[in-house]
Amino acid sequence: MTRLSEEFFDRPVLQIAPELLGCVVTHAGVSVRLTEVEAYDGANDPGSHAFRGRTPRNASMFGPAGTLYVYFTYGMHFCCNIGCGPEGIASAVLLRAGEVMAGHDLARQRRGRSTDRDLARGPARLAQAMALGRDQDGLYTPDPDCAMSVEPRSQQGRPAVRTGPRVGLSGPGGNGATYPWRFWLDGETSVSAYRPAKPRRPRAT
DNA sequence: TATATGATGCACT
DNA sequence: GTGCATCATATAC
Repeated sequence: MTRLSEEFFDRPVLQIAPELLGCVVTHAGVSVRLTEVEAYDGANDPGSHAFRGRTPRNASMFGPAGTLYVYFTYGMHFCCNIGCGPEGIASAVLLRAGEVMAGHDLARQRRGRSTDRDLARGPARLAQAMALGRDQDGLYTPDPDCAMSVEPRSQQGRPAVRTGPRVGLSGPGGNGATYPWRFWLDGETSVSAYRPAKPRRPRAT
């Protein structure tokens, strides 16, 4: 089985992100073909978890290229990133959505009631379908023994890639959401449909 | 089908 | 204490 190497990930994250589309990630019996990702550019990126420096939570973002960064959010969800750039540089690509290629039964079991199309449609759903959690934080995917693998996409020329603003980042005064650092495969139904960065409705007092 | 809202726990300030 | 790189559900059309 071929895996993407550390060399592949040790490049500018904006270059890597679109190339990850169509690649197949496998973990715990489920394989997913990536259809949507987002780039986070370490120290230069106000939307990155690493923008304010290294903390215990984001430590694995600073690891060598190809290291997994899995974090817990909204009190109930995990999201999965692959670290890019050399050790010490906290760039990463968030796996936002994909199409389940193998292990449908396991994925369905983990996701509960869900259509096949929704199994990995959205970062937290993807993580749940693949059983990614705290234990996978810090895994080094280029290692042949690593439980998680990322395989290159099959040869078929460059797929139609589209770009747009990232999802879910909002805040006062111009933030990271305005960078077109979200990438997806044109025409894929398994791309997350979540609406971009609408300001959260103010709560009535 | 589309939109609105609550749930939920942890990291960070 | 506050705010999340979200999702499932309820309600309205």
